[in-house]
Amino acid sequence: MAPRRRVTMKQVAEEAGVSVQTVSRVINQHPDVASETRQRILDIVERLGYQPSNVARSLIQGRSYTLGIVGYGLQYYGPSRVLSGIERQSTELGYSLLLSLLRNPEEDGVQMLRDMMRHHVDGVIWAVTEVGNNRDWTEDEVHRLGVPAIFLHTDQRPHLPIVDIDNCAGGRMATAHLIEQGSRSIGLVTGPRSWWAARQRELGWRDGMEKAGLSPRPDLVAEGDWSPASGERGLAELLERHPDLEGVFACNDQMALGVLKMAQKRGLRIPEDLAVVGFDNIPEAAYFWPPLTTVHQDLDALGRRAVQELVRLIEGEQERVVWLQPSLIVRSSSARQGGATQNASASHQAGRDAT
Amino acid sequence: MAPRRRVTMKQVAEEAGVSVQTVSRVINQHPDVASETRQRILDIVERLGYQPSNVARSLIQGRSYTLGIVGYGLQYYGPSRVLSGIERQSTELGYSLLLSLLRNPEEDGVQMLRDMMRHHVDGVIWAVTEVGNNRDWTEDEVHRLGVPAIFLHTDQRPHLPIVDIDNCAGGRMATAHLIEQGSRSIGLVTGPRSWWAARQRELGWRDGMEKAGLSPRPDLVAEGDWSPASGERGLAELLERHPDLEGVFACNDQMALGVLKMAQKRGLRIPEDLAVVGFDNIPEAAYFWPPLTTVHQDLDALGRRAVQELVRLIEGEQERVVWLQPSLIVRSSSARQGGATQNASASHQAGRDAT
DNA sequence: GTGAAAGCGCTAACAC
DNA sequence: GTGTTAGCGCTTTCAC
Repeated sequence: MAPRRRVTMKQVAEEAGVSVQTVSRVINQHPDVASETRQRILDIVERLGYQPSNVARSLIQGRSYTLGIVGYGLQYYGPSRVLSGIERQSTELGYSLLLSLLRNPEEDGVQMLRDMMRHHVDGVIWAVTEVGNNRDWTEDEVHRLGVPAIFLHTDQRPHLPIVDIDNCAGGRMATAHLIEQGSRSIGLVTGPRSWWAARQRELGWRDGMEKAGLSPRPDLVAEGDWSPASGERGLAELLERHPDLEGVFACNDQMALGVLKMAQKRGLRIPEDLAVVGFDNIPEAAYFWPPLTTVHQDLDALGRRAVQELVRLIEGEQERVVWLQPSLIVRSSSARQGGATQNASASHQAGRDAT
Repeated sequence: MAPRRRVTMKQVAEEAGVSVQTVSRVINQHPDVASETRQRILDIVERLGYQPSNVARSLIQGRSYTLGIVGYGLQYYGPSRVLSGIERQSTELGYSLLLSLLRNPEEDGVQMLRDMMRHHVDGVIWAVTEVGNNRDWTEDEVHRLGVPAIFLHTDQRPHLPIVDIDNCAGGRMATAHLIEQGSRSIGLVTGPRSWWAARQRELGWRDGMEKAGLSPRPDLVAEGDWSPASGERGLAELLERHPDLEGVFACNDQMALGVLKMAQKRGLRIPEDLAVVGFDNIPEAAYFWPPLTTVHQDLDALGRRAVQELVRLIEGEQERVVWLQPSLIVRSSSARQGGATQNASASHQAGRDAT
């Protein structure tokens, strides 16, 4: 690990007996270089292990080919997948990634944003879920940046470029499916209401209920915190108010897991007595007991799309809003008709009147 | 999103009627500035929204205060946690993060490493698990970098600075615990043998068995691929060869989940007929059915420690190797004596002779 | 085809 | 306390 100084273009030039400029031309694939000279320089570059300095280049070009990502919640499944997608697409498009993470979604990210500007990032992806009013200062600050930004997981606002999953549509799918499977009394275990995504999924459930002529009564809703424990509590609450509950839509798979556990404790058969649908389609969901029906969102695609849109903005295109559609994965936790998957057992064709 | 040019130090200087140097002194907290001048400059900095350029600074100082992270497998729980820890510690120590991800652990990362060098990173954390012989070229290339590097998840080699969890010790803990709970015929569902961590955990199982006078026979081992599906297959295999199997150590929680599922299919009671231990302590593990006993590794600490060690190297200290100790979390999937947790049921004090 | 000069935004080293 | 000079590694512009 010798503190070897960086090999510079100047050194390459001297070694080759040409000017720095000629080396630069070779490195940047300019055509106007004698192929003999070019080859000689390339050899020397190879031999010396020369790497062009992105730093010097950024300084002069005013472009760093670096994207700033501000994220949150890598410990969760979703954000990690999104980040993977972002990284992949960035690499493919020739951008590097500068990563900052918030400890909690309401943390002040101004310092991080400034830090990104110090690094001359060409654009920013704000991959922090909208919760509470964390979006207000963010927007201000981001607009002040002077570089384009894309927002994930957030509500629409004028001139705000957004890429997101259509959570509301996902909630509708889940609810419609439960109704199709014969449930009429359908409870909701929401995520924290301060989260925008949670509110959207709840909205979907409402829509779905009303569309079927059912009433989305508030006492059919229990608020969780995304954790399995809160799913357990949620179902317990709902059963207290509605012992005849026939279906539950849990707003993420972890809470659905808690719901399954509580159902088991209470001796409820799933899906015969209670049909359960989750949201996210985490890899473990297929291995829950019973395997969990859930709403699948392509988070990798979300990340990739975010980068594509950001690069569009960097290149001067007009901002726009992009919604990606989720899809329903039917497994045994809800499939009363059988057929859908492995352990589905056809029984108890539910048909009581609504709550 | 006006293409506003960057505010420069020169502009601030002109506005304040001082030289660039004086502004630089204020920004860098040098003492030799009249407090009146300082205040005037700070006001202007604030008003203009000036941000010092890290890029220009890197160029001249030869330090970028940026760390390069090459990672893999963000879709898994472990790597995400490690990355969180890395990010946090970096921020606390004043470093930014440049992130690159490999698509698979054997992918050629040379290009990424070069890209990091172009960005003048001060050091590199290679957070890719050692699998196959991916370590050979990596080491070569990294040593050629000219900046320090820390390796995670890898076997010892001379002069290689490593930070890792002691997987072997974890395997020993799991095995010793199963033996304590009365199992003597203990199967192993390993991860892919090409992974270094998998081999270490297997080694731990071997040690544990031998220490108890039991034979770690090869037919007690089934090789999985970290997925729940492979855990199912693994247990099926083992039961075919050893219908009297009393315990299983699965080398990650996902495979343990598959083991639990297969046990259920076969009508085996857990832990009475079969005690199961996993590895990782993913958040869901406590909600498996039954709750899973598992080996806990503090991955956040691993990430933080990696950064600390890297910064040590950057500052010219001597390289060293750091092992972090895992710990055992006892839950119902193995606790035959009861007491350990909630659903533990005391029954069937196993005591047959070894396989 | 190739080279020389200027300068991106900043800090180090010195002068005053 | 403050200013001047030089230069980090590179690209841009223009000259030859």
